[in-house]
Amino acid sequence: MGTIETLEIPSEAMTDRRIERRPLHEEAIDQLRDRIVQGDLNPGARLNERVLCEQLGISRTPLREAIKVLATEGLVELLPNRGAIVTALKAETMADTLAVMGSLESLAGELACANANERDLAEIRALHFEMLAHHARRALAEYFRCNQLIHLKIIEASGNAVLVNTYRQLNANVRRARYMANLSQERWDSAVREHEEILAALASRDAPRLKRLLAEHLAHKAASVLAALEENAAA
Amino acid sequence: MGTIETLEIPSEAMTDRRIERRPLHEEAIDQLRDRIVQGDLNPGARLNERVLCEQLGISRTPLREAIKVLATEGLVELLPNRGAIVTALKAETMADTLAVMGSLESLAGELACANANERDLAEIRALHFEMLAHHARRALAEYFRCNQLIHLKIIEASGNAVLVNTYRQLNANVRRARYMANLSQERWDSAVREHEEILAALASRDAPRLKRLLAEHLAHKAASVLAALEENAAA
DNA sequence: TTTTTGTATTATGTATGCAAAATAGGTGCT
DNA sequence: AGCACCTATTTTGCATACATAATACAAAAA
Repeated sequence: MGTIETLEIPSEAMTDRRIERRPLHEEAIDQLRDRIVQGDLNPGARLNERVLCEQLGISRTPLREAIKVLATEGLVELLPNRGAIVTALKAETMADTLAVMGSLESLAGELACANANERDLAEIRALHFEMLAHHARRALAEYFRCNQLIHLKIIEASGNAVLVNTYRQLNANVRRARYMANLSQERWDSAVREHEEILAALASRDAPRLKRLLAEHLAHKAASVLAALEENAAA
Repeated sequence: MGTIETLEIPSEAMTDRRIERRPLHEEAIDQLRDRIVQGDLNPGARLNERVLCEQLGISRTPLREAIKVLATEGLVELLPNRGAIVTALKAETMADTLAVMGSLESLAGELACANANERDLAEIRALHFEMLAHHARRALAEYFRCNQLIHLKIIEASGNAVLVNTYRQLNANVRRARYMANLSQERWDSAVREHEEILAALASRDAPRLKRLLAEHLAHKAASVLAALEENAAA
């Protein structure tokens, strides 16, 4: 019977068809992270275990594991014996985060100029054109999505996996602010122009120029995010 | 009665006397992290839940929460349905980590020159002298401890909390390698000299010089750590 | 009315129980 | 001996149960 099965399902197919249930705590992490980043769960909101268990259809054990992980990511805050709340979006923390990300982008730019292959460049270029399309249509959400992917792709092109992870984690906290930032038309247009230049610098492997452009681009983004945050805090 | 209590126990004293039990999962995180960093748990070692529960005197629930957190910190790797193992110390990952830390130290140096107050400087200076004492006595373990504290203090002097957290997390993975690195006498001596210069640059708020010195210092450290790692991998 | 205090309720922290997957060990076969 | 196959044991993943701390609320006192 074993041989028959082997004949029917070759081992290569087996590995392909291998069903891997994702652990429930990982699923919970992703779902909750998304809900926090997208502002579905607002800063200060309590994470009631009973309610979240019902919503996610899981028990408290994997949910609590997920909450602990999100706490180390800085997305939620643990209050001993009082559960967890979504961390506040403080301007100071945001500024600190953006400063660190700037440093990481600078390193990534340098490494990407040295290590990016043609495939990476082609993909970034493709995403850039996609982004231009969304910009032309004034499709903000899709534009943001592409924008994020481009930045992440540049980081990935560095070839430094630790850099990618670190950036990703910090970025989650910044993305939370974007839903309240209302991009002015001028800022949007100049952001797109900046991306053109960034792409050109990367394509020509001009590391110093790329570093400068990324730093400037981030500085503009920081200004916009922080302004939105202040404005939101006032209201 | 309220007034009497207020007279007897001023609110400031209240906050001081407040008892707070530490959650078991946090205790477990710290204990396990220490054991991994100190090489008590070697790369590849399995984390058997039953055994660890007995050793830590806790049940599986907080232990599993701790393991999930350590996984996001990159200290352990989760194998679905097969538990967790201590992550391997790969030279590539170590190099990547050190590159990112270099970038962070550079930023920290810049910020520290701008933001460090006299208290910070005094503390760093004190730690430096402590370190010199350990160096004079050839007390390697104590030297390393001071050394770590100095670097952390410089990062903290940046005033950027996110930077501190990020650095701390990455540093845990590097510290794992130090127990196998056998510092040569010359390298040790020059490391101390480098620290002298670093301290001087910070005291004189010479940001460009501090950045350069930190970068060079880290490069030397990276070379030493990576060499030890290769050597260890061969054996 | 306001504050206080005791109690009921709820939520969290931790331990334990149960089912499924993985591993170990043994048996028969080539 | 080496290998497939089956079974027993262990281990993990998840759910649930229990204990304790926090909160809500109502009654009593100031």
